[in-house]
Amino acid sequence: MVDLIAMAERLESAHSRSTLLRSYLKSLKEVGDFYFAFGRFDRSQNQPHEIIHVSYPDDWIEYYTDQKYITEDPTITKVAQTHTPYCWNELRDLLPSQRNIFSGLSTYGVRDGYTIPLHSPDGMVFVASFACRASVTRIDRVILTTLTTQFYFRYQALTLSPSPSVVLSDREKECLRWAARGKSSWETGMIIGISENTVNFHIKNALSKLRCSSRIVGVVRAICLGLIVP
Amino acid sequence: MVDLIAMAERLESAHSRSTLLRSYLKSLKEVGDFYFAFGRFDRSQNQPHEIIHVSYPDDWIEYYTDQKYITEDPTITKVAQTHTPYCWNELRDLLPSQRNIFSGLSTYGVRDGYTIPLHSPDGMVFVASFACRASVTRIDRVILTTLTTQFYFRYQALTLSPSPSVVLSDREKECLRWAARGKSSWETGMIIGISENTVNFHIKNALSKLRCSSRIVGVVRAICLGLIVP
DNA sequence: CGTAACCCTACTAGATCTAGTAGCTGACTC
DNA sequence: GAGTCAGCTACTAGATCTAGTAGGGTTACG
Repeated sequence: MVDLIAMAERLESAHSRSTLLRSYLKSLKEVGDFYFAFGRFDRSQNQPHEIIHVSYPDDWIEYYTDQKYITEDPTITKVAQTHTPYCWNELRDLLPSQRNIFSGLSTYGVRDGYTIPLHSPDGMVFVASFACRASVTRIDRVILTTLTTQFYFRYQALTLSPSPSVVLSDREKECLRWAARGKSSWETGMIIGISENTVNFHIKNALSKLRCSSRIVGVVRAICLGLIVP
Repeated sequence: MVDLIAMAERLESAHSRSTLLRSYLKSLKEVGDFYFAFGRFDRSQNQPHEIIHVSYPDDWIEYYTDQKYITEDPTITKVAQTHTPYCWNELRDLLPSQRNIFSGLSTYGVRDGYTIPLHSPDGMVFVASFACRASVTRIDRVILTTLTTQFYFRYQALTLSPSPSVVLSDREKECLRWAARGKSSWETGMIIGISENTVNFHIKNALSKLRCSSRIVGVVRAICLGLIVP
């Protein structure tokens, strides 16, 4: 029987990302025999922002990369739609190319899998997937969920810069707020008493701080970050 | 010693929100002696969307409500900025009115607290706060985090998505989704294989269904309604 | 006392969006 | 079979946004 509390405590007290990762891998090894992979994704792009660890066999990784499976893999492409952990056999409406991924994995003895998506408020998703030779049991799910959320929280805490990542000036927030309410630059200028051009300038700067070049994305991101209110 | 795995399994297998809540409350009682409160919030509004449970003394709840502390309470106002669980004594830069909340609580013997924020991709945040007569220990943190994330995932899975009052066609959602990700009409047209003009037409119709005339407002509204995902 | 960093103001040209119009298809009803 | 409705396709003209440039004001620092 694994000592879940002790494992979780070890994760909770890790003081660097490398010791955290080592503790996590060690705990997973004690829990059972899986292949696994985890990384962070940009929810709006379905592209890996950061691959943290992969334990699949080398030839499978090579094949997966060759086949460009990363653009098909339902555990990745459906990341924005998944709010809670799920077993792979619950997946529905798969394309033939997506079934190929799982049948390819079955040659390695993989019968089932479990994926845990953890959403951050800044639009990133941490995704951990575990491939399993047997069915995923309830105990597996509980233990993996506990260890993974504990890892995620600690990883976030160790990754985040202590200061807020994006700071908008008052004018920038004001202009973005009116844009989010559907006002044009000219209207916003009338409302707050500056020229349309200046409104455009502030919005442009806000967008560059938010690392995007469209008002729509900027407004969505600012709302997600709690910088403005719809 | 509490049996964390058994508790988490009980939460994981709950098949209704009421049994889930009962299991959660029962487990919390076994873990220790806290006051606690949890609910769901709209990240962009700092207002409670749904209060799920509150176990504070009645006179404190009444006082809290009278004082309109909900608009000051840092565990709520800072919800969009908090990505990970934290102890209340880690809070910095509190306003005098915010300190009053904690000094008010101390008359009930509360010395410390622990807050766990869990972000959903649709802009909601589940927040659970535990007020504690002693310092919050590492074991407390680990157990509360495990039970609360397990509760959260199960609660999410059991909460049906509300039926949308606005219905968008597939093309309309598709075009709006790409717009929300910052694509221009021309780019969207290339991606889904129709002309820029047609993309504009679909977005126009989506906007009229959403009763607005700006893409920005339309995207924000569609996200708030859960019609598309940020 | 420079100077560097930031915020605010403003302008222009070219890209993009908004609003109005119109034809085609398939599903449904009378 | 005619009529209606909803959804998809497409176009144009005028409004709006994006990206690049420019200068003044304030604050902090060595």
